[in-house]
Amino acid sequence: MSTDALPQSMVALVDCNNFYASCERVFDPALIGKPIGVLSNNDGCVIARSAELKALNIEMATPAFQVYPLQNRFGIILRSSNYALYGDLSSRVMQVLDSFSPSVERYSIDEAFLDLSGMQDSVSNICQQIACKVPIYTGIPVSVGAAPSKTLAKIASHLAKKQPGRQNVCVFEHADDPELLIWLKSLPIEEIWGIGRRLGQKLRQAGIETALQLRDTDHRWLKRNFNVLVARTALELKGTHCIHVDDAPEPRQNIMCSRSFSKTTNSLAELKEAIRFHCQIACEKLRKQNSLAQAVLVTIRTNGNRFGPQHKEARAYPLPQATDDTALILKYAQEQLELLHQPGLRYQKAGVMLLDLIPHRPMQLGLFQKEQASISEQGQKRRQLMQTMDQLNNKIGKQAVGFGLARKEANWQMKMAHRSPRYTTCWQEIPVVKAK
DNA sequence: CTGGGAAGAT
DNA sequence: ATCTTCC
Repeated sequence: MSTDALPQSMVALVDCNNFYASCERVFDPALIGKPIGVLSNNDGCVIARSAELKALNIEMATPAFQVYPLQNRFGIILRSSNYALYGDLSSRVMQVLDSFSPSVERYSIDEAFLDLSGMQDSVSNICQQIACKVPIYTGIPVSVGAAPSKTLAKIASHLAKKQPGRQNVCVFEHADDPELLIWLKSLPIEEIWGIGRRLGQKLRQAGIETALQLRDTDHRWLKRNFNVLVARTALELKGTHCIHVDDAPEPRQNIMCSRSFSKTTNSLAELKEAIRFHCQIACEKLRKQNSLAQAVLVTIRTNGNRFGPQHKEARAYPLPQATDDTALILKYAQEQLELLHQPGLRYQKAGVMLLDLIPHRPMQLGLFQKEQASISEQGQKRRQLMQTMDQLNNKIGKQAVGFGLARKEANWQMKMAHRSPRYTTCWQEIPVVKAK
């Protein structure tokens, strides 16, 4: 290689606008133009807002009970989280994005990074196409930001959304684009991707208050006085593509399922019911990503916001062998729960975590490998049972079959007073069209 | 009356 | 293990 410059890297971030609120509108157009808020699990607080709700100065994470009294006056519509719907619409959006680049990283339910390096078409063109096509195909409006690095693409997408004239697209072909520099100069340090509240404070103490300042701070100094991540972020701001688009992420290293009770409980039976539920969901996820767990951890905790005796503890238990068998994992989880549980305390939350996950490589048994076959005969049967359960649950609906009964009204079930229909994933709830 | 899940650094 | 960050 000579001194030729490396091919310019180019990353796009596609971000769904007010994703959950937009999802609610797709099958209920009456919501268009109205202030919509989507609530967290248990209908606790607002976690997504339509533009109209933002305009009413309802902040993110506002407790639901503070919004209820305003609903009538401002015509605010609140919805419980409908993850079945959001997940499905998310994969539709991702599918459309797949047609724009061979390398698409599903970064979160509503965001994706696209590697646009070395594309034939101009980056601006591609980004405009994305911003135009995704809403047509899915009903979800998106913003698209593109730049030489992920961190800059994040900033670009922010501008795409924020600045009205841009029509949801913002492209910086070069990291030294004068317009970008002006923006970096006014961008507060803690609004940069990867710099949270804590680091922001520390950086400010060191006199670094804007994105531009961070970008121009010595790399080694940052590494020494902060950490590699901050140093890397500074490089990214310079346009060096350090955080690559990862379109084939490794399987999860651990899987956690936990939830708060709608009311605290001191009943061991109720805790067991919750653990059983979480265990089954966790094991489903485990099998879905084709892994085996080597340890299971059970955690319970009382409500730390209340007075009274507190208890917050987790117990990990190493499984005798790596497994994805719900029945087995469940058995050990229940044992751990009994060891943890202190009668008389009121618990607020319970959870299960599967740890030390390793890939499961199903052995191809030869036709005459009798010995091996007999050893794993029980295992094979269990495996089939699990597979059948997963298939049924996939087909009919979450937890259609499982271990023990899942009571709809159970205390640990989510409060979901305002959930919209699962239009796309549940036969009973598909939209009905009336034609004259 | 204020969420759940995961990764990675230290 | 704990802390921090992200969405």
